[in-house]
Amino acid sequence: MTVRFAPSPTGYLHVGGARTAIFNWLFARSVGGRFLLRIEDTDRQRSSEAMTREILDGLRWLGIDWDEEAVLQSTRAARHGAECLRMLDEGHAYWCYCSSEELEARRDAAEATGGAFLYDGTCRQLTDEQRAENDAAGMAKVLRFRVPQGRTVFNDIVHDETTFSNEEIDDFVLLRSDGTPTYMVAVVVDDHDMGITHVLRGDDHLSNTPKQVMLYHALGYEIPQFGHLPLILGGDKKRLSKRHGATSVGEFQQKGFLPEAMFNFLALLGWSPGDDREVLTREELVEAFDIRRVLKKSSVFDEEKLLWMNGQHIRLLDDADLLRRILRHRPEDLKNVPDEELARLVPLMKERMALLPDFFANGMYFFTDPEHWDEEGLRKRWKAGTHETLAALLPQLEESPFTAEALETLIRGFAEERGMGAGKLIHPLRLALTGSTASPSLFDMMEVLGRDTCLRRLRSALARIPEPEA
RNA sequence: GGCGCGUUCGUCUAGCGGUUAGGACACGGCCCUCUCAAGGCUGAAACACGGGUUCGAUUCCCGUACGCGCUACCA
Repeated sequence: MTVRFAPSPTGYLHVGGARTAIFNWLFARSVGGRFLLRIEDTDRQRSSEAMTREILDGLRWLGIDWDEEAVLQSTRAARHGAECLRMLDEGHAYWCYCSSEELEARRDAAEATGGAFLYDGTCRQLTDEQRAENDAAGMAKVLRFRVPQGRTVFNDIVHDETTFSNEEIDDFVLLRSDGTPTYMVAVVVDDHDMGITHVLRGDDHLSNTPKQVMLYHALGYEIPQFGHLPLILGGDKKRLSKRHGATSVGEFQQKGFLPEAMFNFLALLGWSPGDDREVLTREELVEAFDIRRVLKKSSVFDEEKLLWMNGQHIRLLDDADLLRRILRHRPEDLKNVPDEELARLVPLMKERMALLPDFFANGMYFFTDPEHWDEEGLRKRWKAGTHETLAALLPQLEESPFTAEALETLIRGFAEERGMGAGKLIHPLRLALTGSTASPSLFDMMEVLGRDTCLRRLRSALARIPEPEA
């Protein structure tokens, strides 16, 4: 069993392509088959090596590996040309001298009257003499496939048996006037030569498939199993594109998504294991994957759910691993904070992150003393006696061991002595130390911050926060 | 226009002739609680429509509507 992913390097790896790659990869890995890569770079104008590199990087980031060196389709043009000529020899193809301008005009005219234009096969009956004359006159020519009569039927893993009437299909071009092969021949010849047994690709290729099936017949190749995967759409049900926001895998990487989450999320678009599991590791996905459970229905890409799933996978990581990933998103101004110090924050922030950069964005108070204090919070939590209470607590903080446990005992005890609820102490303290009303557990945080920082911040807060009116 | 494909909560989905139509995200409530998260419980929320077939249709068949794809000397 051999499958392939065949992107064309005319753009970044987008989520639709990534999902196709994931399904192919999962299929191969779940049944012990091979997963190959082919770069369809035959459109030389729009393709670039930089894009090829981007795509490969994106796949590697997702944890998708391939079993042989990637095939560059452009290196195989001679082979494609040879197979085209074989079809010519065997009567499956013919030279066509109709000019593209003329054809285009006729197509436009047909469309204007609401009809469809199919190439009418004018050049099908050309005699050898006529062809020789045309060639002698230096006329441009393309090689066209001679579409046979009848119907073309193929079995699709996702859609089951699918039938097309050949009358709907015109004699499509095999070789362009510059002698280069078109996509249609290139895929068929390459898939055959690479030993591809299952072609899993986007739904948008379903209408191309009868043409390819005819080529398989003409070339005498064995026909692979096809499987057309549903498309991924944006929130407006239109095909996912730039205006829907991030669509390239690289953008999600930059935003701080985990490849595990991206992989998991994409695997669940158009497929599900059939039970209620949703957060799955790569291994669990390989284990659970079943190509027969792929849906026909296209699905909408919901970044909200991806975000949730990212949080789930963050919590699945062990602290050291999570730290490694966080470090890659460290902002420039925090370059000097030692890794060991960041490591102490990981357990406190882990439950509070959806994206990797949240670690820094939501925890700035770990690194810098607050300059101002949340006003709403002050109004709610900073009461008339707060200054005095905290000032009385200060000397005790100087004495106490600075562990979360000791601090909790101290602070709760202090509150009890004074006959006040612990919250009356905890909330203003949090505000004083962080400037914010939201943070991890006060005591854990104080331990990590350390005595010096806590005392300095508390003194500063007492000095600068105005005493409220009584 | 033609051809093809599709249609279960707003979204991702389970379902494969008889179910109180299940789960998840998002949203609301409650619990937990030092806040924020996380977690637990809970609420609201769906079978596009019309015909068949059948004792019985979300499920099978046919239409209609809507959506998407293809209709290139792009891939």
